[in-house]
Amino acid sequence: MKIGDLAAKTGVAPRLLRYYEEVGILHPFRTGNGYRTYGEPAIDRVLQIRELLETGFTTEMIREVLPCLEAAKEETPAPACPTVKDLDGLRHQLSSIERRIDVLQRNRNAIERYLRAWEDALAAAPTAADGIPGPVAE
Amino acid sequence: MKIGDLAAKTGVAPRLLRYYEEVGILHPFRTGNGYRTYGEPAIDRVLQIRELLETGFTTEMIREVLPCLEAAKEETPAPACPTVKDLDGLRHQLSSIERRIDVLQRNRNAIERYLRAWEDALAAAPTAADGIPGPVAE
DNA sequence: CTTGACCTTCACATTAATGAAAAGGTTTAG
DNA sequence: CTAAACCTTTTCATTAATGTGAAGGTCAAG
Repeated sequence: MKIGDLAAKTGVAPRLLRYYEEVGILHPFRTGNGYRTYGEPAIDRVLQIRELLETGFTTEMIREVLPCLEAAKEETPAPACPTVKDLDGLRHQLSSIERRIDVLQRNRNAIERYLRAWEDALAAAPTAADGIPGPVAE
Repeated sequence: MKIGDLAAKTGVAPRLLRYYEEVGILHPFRTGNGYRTYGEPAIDRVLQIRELLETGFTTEMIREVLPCLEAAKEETPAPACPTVKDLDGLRHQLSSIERRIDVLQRNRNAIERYLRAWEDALAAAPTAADGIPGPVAE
């Protein structure tokens, strides 16, 4: 699969696919003439990269966790041997992810409460709506 | 409270506090001589800004959700009146946050599985550890 | 051969964050 | 009161990360 095909199948611009290679999170083969070629798994990989980036991961974090995320999908115990240091890095990533889940859940709950309160209020009296909390000094 | 005090209490550099004002997520008062002054709530606000930024929010998203996050903390139903358009924006933020929670939970689970598998394997045979999955072309 | 896809390379845009200069306000010791 | 030390102000510039655009050249299919 050439870069244009992968771009079409993932919705990610060729230019960006080259960038992902540059930062070491995507590793295409090369044909004799220098063209990048990608296998089928690259499609899922690119989609997962997008997902992780949109969720706030950096390319560096992705470079660290992506191999293990893909290994974790297989039914075989693990196709590759991480170092003790690698495992420590993963444990660190894990707790960072858990902290972020906490933050997101807390804020999701707050926004839900706020929305629910206003939806109820507007349903009761659909005449009172104007201006957001507004710039109040702190 | 002057900017240096707030910086000391939050661990966020004065320079960065001015930046947060510039991008519209922090709104200090001004004293006669032009100095910024902050109230006590600014401490929590800054800490929450840091938390949200580290979790992947942009300053633009924060500008949109922060007023409602603070409103949601009060016991009174809601101190300010959002527009229908504001509520739509919040609903959009909400689903975006939920998507991100999903992504994080999926990846947390995958990393946990991977870690557990290797911790078990290493506990059983502490002799086999070397090299992470390694760069394999895709 | 012309067309379109690919290659590399350089440059640019945006966001979050920081550095530094230059000028002025505030505080405290003498 | 003065002077030194310190804090704030604005402004211009810069860094790192993610992402794009475009020029100039190569490759391959019609």
